Amino acid sequence: MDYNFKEIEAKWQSRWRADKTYKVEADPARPKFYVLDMFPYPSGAGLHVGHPLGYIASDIYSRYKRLKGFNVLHPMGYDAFGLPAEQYAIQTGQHPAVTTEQNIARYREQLDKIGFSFDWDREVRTCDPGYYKWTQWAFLEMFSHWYDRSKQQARPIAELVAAFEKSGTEGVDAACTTEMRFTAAEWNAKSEKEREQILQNYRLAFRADTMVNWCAKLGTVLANDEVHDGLSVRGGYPVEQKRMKQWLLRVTAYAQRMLDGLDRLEWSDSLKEIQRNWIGRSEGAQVFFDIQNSDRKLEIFTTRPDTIFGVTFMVIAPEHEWVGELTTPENKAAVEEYICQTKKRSERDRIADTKRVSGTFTGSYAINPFTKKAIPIYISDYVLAGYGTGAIMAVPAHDSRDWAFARHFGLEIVPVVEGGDIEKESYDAKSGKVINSDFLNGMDVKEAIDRMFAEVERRGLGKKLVNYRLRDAIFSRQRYWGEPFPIYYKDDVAYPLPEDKLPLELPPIADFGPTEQGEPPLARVKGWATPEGYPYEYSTMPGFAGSSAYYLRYMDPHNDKALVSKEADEYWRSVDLYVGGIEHATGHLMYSRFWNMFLYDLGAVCEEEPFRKLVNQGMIQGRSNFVYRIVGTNKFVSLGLKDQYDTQALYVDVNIVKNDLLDMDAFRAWMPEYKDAEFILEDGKYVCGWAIEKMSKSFYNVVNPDYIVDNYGADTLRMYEMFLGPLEQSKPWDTNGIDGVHKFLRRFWRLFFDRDGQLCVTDEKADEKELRTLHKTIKKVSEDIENFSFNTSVAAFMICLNELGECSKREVLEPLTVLLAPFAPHIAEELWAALGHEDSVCTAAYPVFDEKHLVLDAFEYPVSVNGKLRFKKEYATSMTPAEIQAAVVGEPEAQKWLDGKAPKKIIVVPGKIVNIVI
RNA sequence: GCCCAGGUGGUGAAAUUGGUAGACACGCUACUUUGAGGGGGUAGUGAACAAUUACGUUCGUGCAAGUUCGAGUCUUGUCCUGGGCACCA
Repeated sequence: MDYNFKEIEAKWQSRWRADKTYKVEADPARPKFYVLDMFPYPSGAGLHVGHPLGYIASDIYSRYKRLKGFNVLHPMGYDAFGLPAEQYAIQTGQHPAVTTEQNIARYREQLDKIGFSFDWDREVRTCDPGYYKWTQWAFLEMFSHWYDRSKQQARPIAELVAAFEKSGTEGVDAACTTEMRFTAAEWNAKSEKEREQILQNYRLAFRADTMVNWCAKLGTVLANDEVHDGLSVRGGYPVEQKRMKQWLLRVTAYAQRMLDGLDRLEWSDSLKEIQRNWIGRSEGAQVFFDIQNSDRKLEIFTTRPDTIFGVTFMVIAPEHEWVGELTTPENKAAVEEYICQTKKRSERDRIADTKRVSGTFTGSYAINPFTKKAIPIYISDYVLAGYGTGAIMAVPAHDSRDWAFARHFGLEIVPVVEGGDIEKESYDAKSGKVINSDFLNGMDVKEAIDRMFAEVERRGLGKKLVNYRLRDAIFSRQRYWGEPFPIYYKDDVAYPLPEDKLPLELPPIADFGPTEQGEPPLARVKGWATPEGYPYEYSTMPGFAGSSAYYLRYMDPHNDKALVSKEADEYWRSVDLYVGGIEHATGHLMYSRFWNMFLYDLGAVCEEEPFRKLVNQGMIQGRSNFVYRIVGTNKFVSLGLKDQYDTQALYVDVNIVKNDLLDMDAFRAWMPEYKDAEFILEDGKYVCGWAIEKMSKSFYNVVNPDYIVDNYGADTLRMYEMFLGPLEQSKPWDTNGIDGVHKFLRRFWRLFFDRDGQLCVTDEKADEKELRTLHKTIKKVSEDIENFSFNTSVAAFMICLNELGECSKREVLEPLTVLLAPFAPHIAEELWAALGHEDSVCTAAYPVFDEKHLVLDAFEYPVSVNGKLRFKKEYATSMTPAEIQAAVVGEPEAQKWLDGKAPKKIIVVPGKIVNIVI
């Protein structure tokens, strides 16, 4: 009986399902461990070999933790709402609910074949009403809360209303869209509609008229993380800036907490760095500049207050709200013309030619508060409306953009820091001695900055301030396939649906396009309104809404009273290990942290951070193969000979190429046009060229895991994906090499069964060498799993087998089978049963990881002379360094080098090396 | 421009964190076994020079310096590759 992986894998997979082997329940008597994968978006293309990489790693870790006695929560589900399903629906007319259902079925089939230990009883789908009820619930909670900056906590909106009624904005330190100031009397005099408009300035989920990313092609607005280089991440369509009334989440309120929280997380440095950059904290000063002939003061933000003496002009964004007011009649035409031009330029153009200098003078002047000189105010699109105050003080001597602007418009350039040559370029470095700056003269830049902070505050010109690059998340999408907002409108005022009306279910629809008036698809639905006839919101929520708290729902997936019960939350707490791609760094991983912090403020969850440890698996790229056709013929030349002919490289399906050698019969059968192909061979073989590219159908380099499972088995696939290289690293898939892993499993099998298929395991005592190999392997493999170094643990298994040779002793094979189970669970189950066990090896209480490791009694020391290896000698591990020193000098090999002289020094590193210095 | 990660054989990669560089695997070469195979086994495989006396010598982890008895690992500079941010004031 040979290793029949097909039969074995089918058998154990069905048994696991029937026995619910991986079902898990909260059990306060046992320690918990929560291992989570980023749940997939079920696309129509199905899984390729790269998708399961992270799932395999987390599955090995889960199984390992289970064997160590932990109660492991390891769930899986689907991120099922979103754009691609809807785009597909528009093209084909099929309802996204139908295609999503089909795709999920296919995903499940593919996942099941790989033998994961998911508890499928806990599956969640973001498009299930029972699930998105809690997405809507969380939104309503955000709607009815504001952020108290002094308490650093979300608070009920009723508290804020009470404060306004009592004393207006006095004493209120709230996160808001724009700073407001009013008295209790003013508040109390306002109408309900006016009050609601003010409250929108404070709610954590709010509706505002702001600049948004509008993607015409997708027909919807997008959040900042969904836009890259002026193009939509999904689809790559142009995105423009547009002022629209949209729903937003006030994630900026949590900027500082999200930044601080990073220090406590076990995430990779690069991931933390991406989030830090995205939050973009910068410390600086807010300064008010007087405007000539006006009571107004122009507010700016600067990180270089030390350069104020060098401010020779000011610039405001074209969208700045005072543009009209600051523009003098004689400049009105030019300014309007400029604003008009700016509007025409797309976001992408604006990014593309950042070197182009443009702008125009408003006609107004501000007063430099330190030099008291009048300085002109310009408008230019190099100043962004969305960052800081949308206005800057320009220091042409020490900022390259200001310098270019000043040169272009012939403005004065006054150096205030020594160093550099301002005739050629600005001197931007934050170091040097301050000059031309009155009381700052002679100071170092850093010193001058601190002095200026104090001076600005003392003179009442402004104060020290922290600014963030992070923006509030645009939360509405003008699309159909998403969660409906539990919001209705009365006189254009948004009202929340009462909680007992949730979920507000997505109505069926036949036409997924926008209406003729450009309204979202839900506007087509007759009666999309409350029973009283008040219309519901037509937009739906974005993709990240449903994925922001799914990890909580897995803890208690069937609860219809709460997102998660207190007991379940307090037992499972948060995710101990999260495995997924780094592409979610500025999206999902930001939103989840925000969402979780908000729920934490509410008291709905007991941990502030959702993902304690996070591992980013690398991307699996494709490895494309090429054949070389002689131009104008149907003859194909092998790689080594192609330069002798005029050839054209053509993609060939990687599945008919093995070790870069083409299966010529398969090639002729592959496509009709190659039916009569002729080959010019090297040594009787056709060698293909190759390249590393994205895995994609158009490159014919997609490898389907089903194909690998059919030909080699799931256990081989699992181990080979791990063997491919370090988990975090991106690497190309290369089926060459899979034989090595497959061969290992067959060899292991053969230690249990002889040629006739008879079990040949003996009860003979293992010798010391065998035990040493076994214990070394157990130690190495468990350490490697803890460190997520799965490639080296697979290698450790192979080394173990090489060392064991023909050893078929139960004493050795039994623990090895358990050790192998996390990696290759199917074969391990089969062998475990063959050894006479009735329980499942996946849940076996076999103390393999508690084995005492044999202590080596002697160590072979490499002995080097002056750092160069000269000979090797064995010394007992019990010897002290001094004893080894004495012994090594006495060795004849050492005497040969010493030549009768005494050594200068002997360095002994116990268990490692001896070095004689002459 | 700023920030982060990484450069090791023909290939994927190891290296106990300063201690025998290239484990393990693929590929390749030779031999062997089988009626045959994507079969089993054995040996060799970083480079150069040696090799009937030698199981040997030298070089070698992108490049250039430095610290050290000893550097893939630490320090400085530099060059590439990948990623993030970017008229962010």
